Amino acid sequence: MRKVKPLSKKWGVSLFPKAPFNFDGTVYNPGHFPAPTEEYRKGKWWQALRFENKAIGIKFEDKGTVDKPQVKLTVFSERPLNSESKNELVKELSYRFEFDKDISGFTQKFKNDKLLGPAVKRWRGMRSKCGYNLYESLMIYVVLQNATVRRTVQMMQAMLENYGEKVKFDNKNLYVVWQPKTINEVGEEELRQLKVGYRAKFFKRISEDIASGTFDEYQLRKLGNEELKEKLLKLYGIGPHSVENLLWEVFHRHDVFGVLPPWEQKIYSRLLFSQKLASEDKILKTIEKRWEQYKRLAAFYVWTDLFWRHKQKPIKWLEKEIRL
DNA sequence: CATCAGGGCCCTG
DNA sequence: CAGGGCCCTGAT
Repeated sequence: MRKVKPLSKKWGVSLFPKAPFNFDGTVYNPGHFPAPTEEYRKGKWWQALRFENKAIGIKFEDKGTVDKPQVKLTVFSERPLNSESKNELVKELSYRFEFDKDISGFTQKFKNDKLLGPAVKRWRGMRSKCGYNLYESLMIYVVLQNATVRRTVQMMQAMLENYGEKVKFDNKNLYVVWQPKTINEVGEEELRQLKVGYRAKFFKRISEDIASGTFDEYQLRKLGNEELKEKLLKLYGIGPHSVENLLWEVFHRHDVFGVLPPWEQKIYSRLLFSQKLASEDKILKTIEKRWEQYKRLAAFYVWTDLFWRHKQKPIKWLEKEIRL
């Protein structure tokens, strides 16, 4: 079908994240749906992404320990990057993967917390990462809405096959997410043929807004939580739940946790109270009281620890909640 | 076979 | 603020 673009130029550099840093816990999220834009193996991470408007591939390799972190970054591109681009890319990846964030205060404070302690012991140094830019993330949140995992995967695959860019690097074939302008040139009907349903309109409207430059990612990063929420909520098709996820994953706000959808409610009920269903209010209040300004990061630790345990040894009740 | 909710959001009243 | 509708799918 579409041509594969080989990314044959290579450049590498060593990065030194702030300790404690957990490589696998940071780069890979076992709770996320699988996307053909990225690949994980223990100690290694590949991702295709768009940077400065060009398709590139990145590879991270774990070369250190939690207390003496070192990551080898290899960048694959069609043409060689100039030194300014290299610097910018490293800066951007450091933001997206929180390499420079010091979370030692958090891990120290909660190492003996009854609920959080065990997760901190296992995953000390795990961070909030999002390898994608704002637009790419918005597209992902749209396919996640009101759909089961399988359908999300189908929609993403269809969109990538038709509008994404297929690249090859380091023996991996991966997709780079489509661009706003590509979607702007496609009719809503054509999108609907890919069985994305009413989301077609969301794709169109969001792509228009992003292409217009009204939502500059770098400017948004400077905003406070409330202002940022308000702004993102203006995107058509992006509601309270998606905004929460954006603040946590894309904007790395560790202190925002105010929305609890039913699916997550069930899982946190088990995690926090070992009961089938606790009220939303009870869960949110508990999280707030126990973990304060670290509440989102803390919840992420107990949540992700659960999914890792599930990956290693399936947990029956969780299996039932993860609807394929 | 029909019905229904799903890892939400928009719009209306 | 509550509730119906939305695209499509797989589960029941």
